[in-house]
Amino acid sequence: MTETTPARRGGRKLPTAEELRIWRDFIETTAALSSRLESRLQSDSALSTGDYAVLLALSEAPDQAMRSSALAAHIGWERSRLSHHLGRMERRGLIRRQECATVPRGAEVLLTAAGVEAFGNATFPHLRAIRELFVDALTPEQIVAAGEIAAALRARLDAPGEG
Amino acid sequence: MTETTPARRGGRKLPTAEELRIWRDFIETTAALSSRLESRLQSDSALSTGDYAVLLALSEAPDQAMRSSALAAHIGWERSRLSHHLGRMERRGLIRRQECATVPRGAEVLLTAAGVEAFGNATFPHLRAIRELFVDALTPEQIVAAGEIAAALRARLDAPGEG
DNA sequence: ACCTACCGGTTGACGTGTCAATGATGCTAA
DNA sequence: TTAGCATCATTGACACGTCAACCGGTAGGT
Repeated sequence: MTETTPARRGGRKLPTAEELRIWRDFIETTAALSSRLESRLQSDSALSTGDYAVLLALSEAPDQAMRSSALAAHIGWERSRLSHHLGRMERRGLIRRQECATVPRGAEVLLTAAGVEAFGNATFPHLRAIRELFVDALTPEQIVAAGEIAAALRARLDAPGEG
Repeated sequence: MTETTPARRGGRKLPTAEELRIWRDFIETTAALSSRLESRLQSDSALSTGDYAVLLALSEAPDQAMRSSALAAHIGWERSRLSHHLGRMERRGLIRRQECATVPRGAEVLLTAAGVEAFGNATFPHLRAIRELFVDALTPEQIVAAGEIAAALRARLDAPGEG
C-alpha cells in the first residue's frame, strides 16, 4: 500500500482509507457479480442458483437420487434451508420426495423428467455466463490471483478463534 | 474494442475445469466472507449490513437526514427495498420518517438518538472485523490485486450489451 | 422395559430482496 | 381545463435464508 502502513501490522487496529475503499469495491463487486449471474440464470432458464446446485448434485448422483441429508452435505447447506428449497422445487415439479426404503425416517430426493430437462437447458448458458462475466473479464494472471485470494480468505475464515 | 461477437472472441465457449474450480472457490468464499461479516456485525451490534449502510449514510448527511430517494441513490438500492427496510428500522426505533416540507410527496428520513448510538457502537467492531477477515488475511500485494480484480469485474458488469 | 439422548427431517416466525401494481402529486400538452 | 404522464414512495405477493422448535424413530444405558 502507500505510506499508510509504516508500523507493524499487528499494531494498527483499523483499516486505512485505501484498504477500506478496496474492501468496498471488492465486496460490492463480487456481490453484484453473483447477482448478475443469478439473474442471467433466471432469465435463461427460470432457475435460481440454488435450484441449479440441487439439480447438478442430483444429476451426478447414481439413479439421480440422493438422501436429503447427503444432498445437504454435498452442497453445503443447512438441512432446514434444503427442506424449504426442496418444497419450492417440488411445487414446481423439478424434484420429487419419497420415503426412503433402506433408511428409516430418511427422505429420498428424486429428479423428475422436468428437472432433468431444466438442468440440461440451463447448463450451457450458465457456463457461458461464467466465462463472459468472470473468466473473460480477467487476465490469466488475475484468475490465478483470484484463486489465491480466495484461498487466503478461506483460510482466515476457517481459522479457529475467528468468530 | 468491445468486440462482443460470440464467434470472434476466443474460440472457446466454456470455462475449463480449472477456471471453473477457481470461479467456485472465489464466489463461494466471497459469499462466505460477506456472511461472516454480517453475523459479526449482528452479534456485535444487533445490526445488519443494510442497517449499517443506512445509518452510515444518514450519519454523514447534513442534519442527519436525507430524502428517501436520495438515500436510495446514495447507497445504490432500489426504492422499494429501501422502503421495506426503513419500515423495519422504524419499528426498531433506529430511524424516523416524516413528510418533507420542501418537496411534495417527498419523505424525509431522520436518524433517531437510538440510531446514532447504535451506529456509534457498531462502527469500531465492524471496521475491526473487516481488518481481521480481509485486510489481515491478505498480503499487501494481494490487496492491490483484489482491487484490480474488482475493477476489472466491475468494468465487465458495467459494459453495455452484457445482460 | 423405560428413560433419555440423539438423528433426520419438517415447520413456523421472521428478516431480507425483487417485481409489479398502486396511490398521490405535480408537469405538460391538447 | 383536463387528459395524460412522470416522479416519489409505499404496498403486496412471493422467493430465499436463518434460527429455534418440533416430531418420529432408533439406539444406549440403567
